[in-house]
Amino acid sequence: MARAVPETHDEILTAATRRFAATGYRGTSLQDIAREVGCSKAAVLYHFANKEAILTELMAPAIAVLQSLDERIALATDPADAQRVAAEGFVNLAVRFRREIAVLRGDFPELLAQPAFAHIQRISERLVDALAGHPERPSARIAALVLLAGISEACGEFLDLGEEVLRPALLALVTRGLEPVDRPAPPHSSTPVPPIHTED
Amino acid sequence: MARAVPETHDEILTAATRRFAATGYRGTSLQDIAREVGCSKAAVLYHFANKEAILTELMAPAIAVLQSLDERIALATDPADAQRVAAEGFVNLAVRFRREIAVLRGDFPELLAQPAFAHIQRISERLVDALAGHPERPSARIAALVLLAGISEACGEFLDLGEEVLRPALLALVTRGLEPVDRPAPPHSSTPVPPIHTED
DNA sequence: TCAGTAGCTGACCGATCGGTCAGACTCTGG
DNA sequence: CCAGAGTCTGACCGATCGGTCAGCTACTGA
Repeated sequence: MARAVPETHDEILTAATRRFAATGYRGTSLQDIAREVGCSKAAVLYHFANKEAILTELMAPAIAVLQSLDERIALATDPADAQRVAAEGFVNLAVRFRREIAVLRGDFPELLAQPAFAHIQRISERLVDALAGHPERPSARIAALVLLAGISEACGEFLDLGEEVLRPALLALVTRGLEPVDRPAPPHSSTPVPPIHTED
Repeated sequence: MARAVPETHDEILTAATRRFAATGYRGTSLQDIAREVGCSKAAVLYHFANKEAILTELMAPAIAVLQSLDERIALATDPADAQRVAAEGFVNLAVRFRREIAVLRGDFPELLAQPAFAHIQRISERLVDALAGHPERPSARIAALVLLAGISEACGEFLDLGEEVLRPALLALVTRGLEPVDRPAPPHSSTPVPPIHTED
């Protein structure tokens, strides 16, 4: 049953994304993915070296955006700016990669322990610090972690909502929820909260 | 190696709570629990009918409190009161049962699908409605779901924090994050909350 | 003293997991 | 026409899973 157009590779990826998001990485067997694609388990393992390779490939785009966000946060001029960049950037990332983030739901700690995702943990920590604004203040860290985890966890529930609804709602929630950072030395600032633009 | 005092039952429960919270329900085998207790896998299955029975027993206290919270929400006089009861009640529950909630992290959807936890799903939906205040408004539902999921997800990270730090921080975050509900007929009160314009 | 029972063990079971392998099929270039 | 590459399959592997079972040990009450 060899296909003329070898699109099986991408079909496996989309099927795996659906199944991982629905029942988790560990809760999805290669047999499940093969059944959804309509091929044999061996065919899945022909296109991918192993189960983990499927995960890393389908997460790659989201991880790339996360890394670029990390770099942009590092380039922020002050903590207040870093907080703004982190908040807007993460909301955009969460909205755009809803399905991929939903994949991580559940097996997050174990998956992060894998060497392929080792650096993600460090990025996440820096993201929490930037969102908190005052990383040394427990209440600020708590707010940042709850919002980060909540958005990651919940945006898988909003797969049917349009981005134009989800994005502003999440951004408003984050803006309300995070503790504000005193800007260092406002030179001529009259607008404490600049308008929100979405850029990747 | 029969013990004089049969405390194995409770040891299994505490070991299972630790392991479930660390690696998830599915990610923990009966062998893992037995190893941590220091007995055989068969001994674990002597004290509990099956793996699910361990989970239901260790979750029972938290579920009982959740159910009583559900009843108290149902008794609220108006949506604003229901929102306040739900917010305070859930924060208290989350702080108190941090470890038990961390157990659910990950396998939540699959575990809820089990008949023993069927009613929890309905309670969770009512909890989200109460927290949202305006369940018909997408932004309100989003805020409620993100905060609910975020607190559930994140409070497992705060096992070392004291309740006196965690509880007020979470309560403040929820109060800031949730969209306020217009009280039905304010006798003499003016709106104490700052205006937040999030209309869809 | 001794039968009964609670507590526990090692051996074992069928099912399922991720992964391997030899071979078969189709298509294409020489 | 045919060799070879790309694609896919069924059969199979060892490991691990949740769960069962017969039997051993130590204690207890009659």
